[in-house]
Amino acid sequence: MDKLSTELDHNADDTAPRWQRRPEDRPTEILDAALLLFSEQGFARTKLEEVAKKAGVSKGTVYLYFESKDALFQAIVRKYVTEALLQLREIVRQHTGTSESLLRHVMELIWTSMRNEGKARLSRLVHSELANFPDLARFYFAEVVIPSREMVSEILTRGIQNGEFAPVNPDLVGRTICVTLLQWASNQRYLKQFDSMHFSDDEVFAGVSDLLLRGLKTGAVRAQRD
Amino acid sequence: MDKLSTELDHNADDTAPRWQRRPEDRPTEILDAALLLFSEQGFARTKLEEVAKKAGVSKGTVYLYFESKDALFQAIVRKYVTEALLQLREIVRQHTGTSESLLRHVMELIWTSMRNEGKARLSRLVHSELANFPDLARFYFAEVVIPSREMVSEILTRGIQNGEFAPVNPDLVGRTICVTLLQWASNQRYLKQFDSMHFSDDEVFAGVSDLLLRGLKTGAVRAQRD
DNA sequence: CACATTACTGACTTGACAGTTATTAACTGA
DNA sequence: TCAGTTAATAACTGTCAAGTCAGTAATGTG
Repeated sequence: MDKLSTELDHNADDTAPRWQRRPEDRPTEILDAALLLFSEQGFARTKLEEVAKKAGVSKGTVYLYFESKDALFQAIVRKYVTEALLQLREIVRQHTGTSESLLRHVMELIWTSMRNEGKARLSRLVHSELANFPDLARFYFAEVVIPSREMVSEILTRGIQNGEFAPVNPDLVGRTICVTLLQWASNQRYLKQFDSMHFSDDEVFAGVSDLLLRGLKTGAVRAQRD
Repeated sequence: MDKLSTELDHNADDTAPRWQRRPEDRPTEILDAALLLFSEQGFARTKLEEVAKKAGVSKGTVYLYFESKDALFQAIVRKYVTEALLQLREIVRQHTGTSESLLRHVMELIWTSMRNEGKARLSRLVHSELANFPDLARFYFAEVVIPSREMVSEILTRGIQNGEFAPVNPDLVGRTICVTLLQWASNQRYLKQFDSMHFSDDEVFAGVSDLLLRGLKTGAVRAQRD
């Protein structure tokens, strides 16, 4: 009665091990569980015992793979964030076409990648906790923020040189574009519940990207269309 | 040797009270201290004993004026945020002129008010902790986000009607404007230290407001300039 | 089947900190 | 000046969660 097995193997008494040794899989499972809980409840309010439970291990096991709660958090960011960025980089490398179409494409990629619940959560989590983890903040800037901005800056610079875009400051505008998209993405996921006014994801992206691109494009090019 | 007085009255043994009763001033002093510490260290990592010390009282006194640590945090937001918003409202009410100049004026106001260290800290703090305080989030949206957006929306709507602005979605763009400014303001104060690339406050404001206004203004008006 | 190895457990220790309370000292005013 | 009132203190309690460790069960090896 008091013996509860979680899964299907619940009456194979003889050859059923009480647990399995899977040192390869544990780290990933723990990281996934931690990301979910941290992003739902915040870092400080999440107990390691909960993380362990969700990952299907005991608390001690968590400490077998991660030095401390802080280290666990840093590992999450290192893993998932850089992963997302690499993906983006690859696609930019392959693209050919006008600066506007490339920029629009990159914006779409950022946006659609943020429709992934997990990534949106992570982005929000990181920005919330950044102030509490100076080491992490340094890493995050060096490995994520600056490379992203440079990527977008480069597109902008090319567009400015060939006259497609107005002569804005590419670094500043690059960062503005990234931040605006990320911010809206996390709003759409988390703050919806408190806001009486809902926009669909498509509406938001169309509105924001139009506003930004209209601001960027030169009068010359826009005159062509009219 | 071991008797330390904090202030000037440090050898007036006879008529020097060990403390004063100042029930009028305590709440404000405690709120100020708490805002400073919360925004420096985050809510969870700040101890009430530190807050008390910084406010020049004992921990017990804090509980004389605030029910709990959570209540203290909510009181901070209720006080400072609504205060800032009222100020903004008044100025909009008085303005006359084109929609563009009014919008630019409002953007300037948001921006300059965020150059105030305390307000920038508060803004960052609120957005970080919002997920952990559903009650507060509801309040913040009802009393701050929605009214702000409505204020800006109204300006945009007028500008669209009289042909100054392109027919964007005013609510969506209104929120985008607010969020972009706030986000940049808090970047300028807190994330500077991690970023190799610095922009001056003026540069940022000029760049961002130009980008947004260029995006808003109709081709017709811009064509006039060329 | 021994026997060594190591992944894993869960009860325990420890420290920290939110919140309480018994007590004291400052003020008030008759 | 001496009650009565209340602002303020500081030592205390209870709880909760991070981190530890001695032991146990799974697995690999000869």
